[in-house]
Amino acid sequence: MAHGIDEVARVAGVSTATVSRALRGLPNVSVATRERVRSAAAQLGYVASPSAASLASGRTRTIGLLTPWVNHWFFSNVIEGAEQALRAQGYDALLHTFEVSRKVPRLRVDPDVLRRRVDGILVVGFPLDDSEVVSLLGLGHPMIFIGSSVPGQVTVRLDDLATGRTATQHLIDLGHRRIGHISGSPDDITPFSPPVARRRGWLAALADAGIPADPQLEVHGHFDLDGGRESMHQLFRQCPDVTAIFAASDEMAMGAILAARDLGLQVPQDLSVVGVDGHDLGELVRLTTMVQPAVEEGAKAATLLLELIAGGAVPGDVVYQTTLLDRGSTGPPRAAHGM
Amino acid sequence: MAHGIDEVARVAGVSTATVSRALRGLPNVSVATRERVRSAAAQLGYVASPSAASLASGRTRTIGLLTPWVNHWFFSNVIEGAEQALRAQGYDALLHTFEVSRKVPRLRVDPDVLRRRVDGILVVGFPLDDSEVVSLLGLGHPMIFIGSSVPGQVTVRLDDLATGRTATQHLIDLGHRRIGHISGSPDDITPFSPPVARRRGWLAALADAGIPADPQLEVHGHFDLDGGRESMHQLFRQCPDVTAIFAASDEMAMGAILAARDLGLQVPQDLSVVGVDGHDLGELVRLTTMVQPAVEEGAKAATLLLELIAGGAVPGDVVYQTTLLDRGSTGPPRAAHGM
DNA sequence: CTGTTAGCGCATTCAT
DNA sequence: ATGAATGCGCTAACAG
Repeated sequence: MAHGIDEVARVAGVSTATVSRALRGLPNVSVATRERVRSAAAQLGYVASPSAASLASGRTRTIGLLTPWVNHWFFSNVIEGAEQALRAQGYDALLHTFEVSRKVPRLRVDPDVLRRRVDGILVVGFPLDDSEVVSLLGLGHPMIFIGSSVPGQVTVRLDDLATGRTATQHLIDLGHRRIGHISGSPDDITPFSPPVARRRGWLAALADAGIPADPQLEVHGHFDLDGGRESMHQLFRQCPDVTAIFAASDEMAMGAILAARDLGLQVPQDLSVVGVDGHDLGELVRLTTMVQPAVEEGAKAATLLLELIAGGAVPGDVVYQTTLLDRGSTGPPRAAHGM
Repeated sequence: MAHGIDEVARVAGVSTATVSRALRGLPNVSVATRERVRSAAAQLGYVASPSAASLASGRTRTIGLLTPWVNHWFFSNVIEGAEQALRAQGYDALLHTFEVSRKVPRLRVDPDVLRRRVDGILVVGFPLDDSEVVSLLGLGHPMIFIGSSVPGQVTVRLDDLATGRTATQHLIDLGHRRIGHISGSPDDITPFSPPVARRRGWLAALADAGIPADPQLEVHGHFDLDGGRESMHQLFRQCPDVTAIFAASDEMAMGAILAARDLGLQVPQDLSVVGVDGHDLGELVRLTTMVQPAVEEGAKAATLLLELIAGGAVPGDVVYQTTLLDRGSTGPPRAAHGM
């Protein structure tokens, strides 16, 4: 069952070179020959050894998926989309998570683990610092960033500024003026990461509406449920008069809702909450959110990467717009009820 | 920067064989030599080509992760645990999802995509049918199943029977007698899959309590939020007197809670709900659940697989117990309030 | 403990 | 359109 290319060649009555060409769909093989080779291969259950093919060709037909986690909404959905798009083109997805613990600073990404192992790299949702990007580029492979833009690198991402602005504007339109913002930890933030842009959108919307920015209305925490919950509690302590929250992710937004519940407050009567993502489970708390197409982002990035590998021109960034999904966690502030 | 093994050999003043041995930590290399080789390799930035090493050795140091999805709670957590355990041992994780659409029957798993590409296979949470198992075994690699047992194959899984029994007993203890069950679609079910065992646990607990089983109290749907919601609606139609639900997964349980909400019913006053998983977001609806250690299951399975690959004896199945986490979605039935 | 040698199984020239 | 020959970069016997 574990036959080699020469067995196929013998059965088909051709040379190994012809088998190689026929099976890979290269031109300059007669239809008849190709068919004969195909059936011989099928009959023998022959599949080319990826190792041998890689060694000989220098290509691995494998893409490295670099991500901090797979068990978070955005990441798992992007990976889902990317893996399917890659496989549709005959590429393998090599999953590589780098530990991002909340205790210790994360380890630096070590390019060696991907050396000579992949044809390209997809970096999912995590802004690497300059030296890490440089070291990865040193591998000599095309690389695309998803969800976090890196200067000079191809990126597939959201219009985070507009996202923050729209979410905040939605709250302003409802009559809120004390609108808080929950974002990621400062140490997670590079100048080009989504949290920063979403925050700028928040500030921009406030400024446009002539609402003064209050530093006390801004809290940073971990990018998950507990982080959102803790951040919201801190925000309540700092600003008891806060009436609305724009959280940089749905999980944080849901955490904020839990914090409100901890204090016996009603959503949206006592606190309006809007998040970012379009997490399915947001429905549980009627979370209003800015929906992003995470699976499609992953698939799109994978497709672009394969085009780059195939020698295509360097594409421009792909920027997706989010859409507001009002499920009910936002409403007019209590103080504005009489308006 | 892309140096070969012979460059390292030249710089270190040894043969390529010694370089290979030294760098891989094999015995029979003097400390001094090993150190000299190491520094030469470091200086040149040398990392062995995986393709060449695989071709020469027959081993790939790669494990195939076979899973229907990555964007569901159980799967992403198992994968997270497995990938980290694999990487800690220097193994790569090749992610391979096979499309499980709710529209069309899923494609059969094609072993060819993993042929000569991996040293072992982890099948996550999906019971393959006999012929698929046979074809995968034909690849000649060790294989471990996580979350779904397959006769004759090593498995890491839950005690699903006890899980179903304990969850149901919890409801019985609260005074419920009309206890429904929401499970996966019949076509998803093989005789050894978790849904079947959880259902048997449900039936066993009912039988133990002398409560007659009513087929109308059982509904099958898709294993996700919408599936749970639809199933619960159907159950309400079939049995308006149902007071409690044991759902085979947290996502389905949360769907059931949404269905109750759709009808204006209170949880747990009008409907008690218990799920299985320990999904973090269950907190949003105070979901009571049977907690399982998904990350650990993935890591354990990965470790066992590597031991098998290293030539260890075939291990017995690893069976985890779940623990009841009462977050509030269960309580006495209305009719029993006076008890 | 270390060096020599022979492949591993293909893709790819260069012929024809 | 096809074949013959070469080598990708390393591991594994074997020899010493």
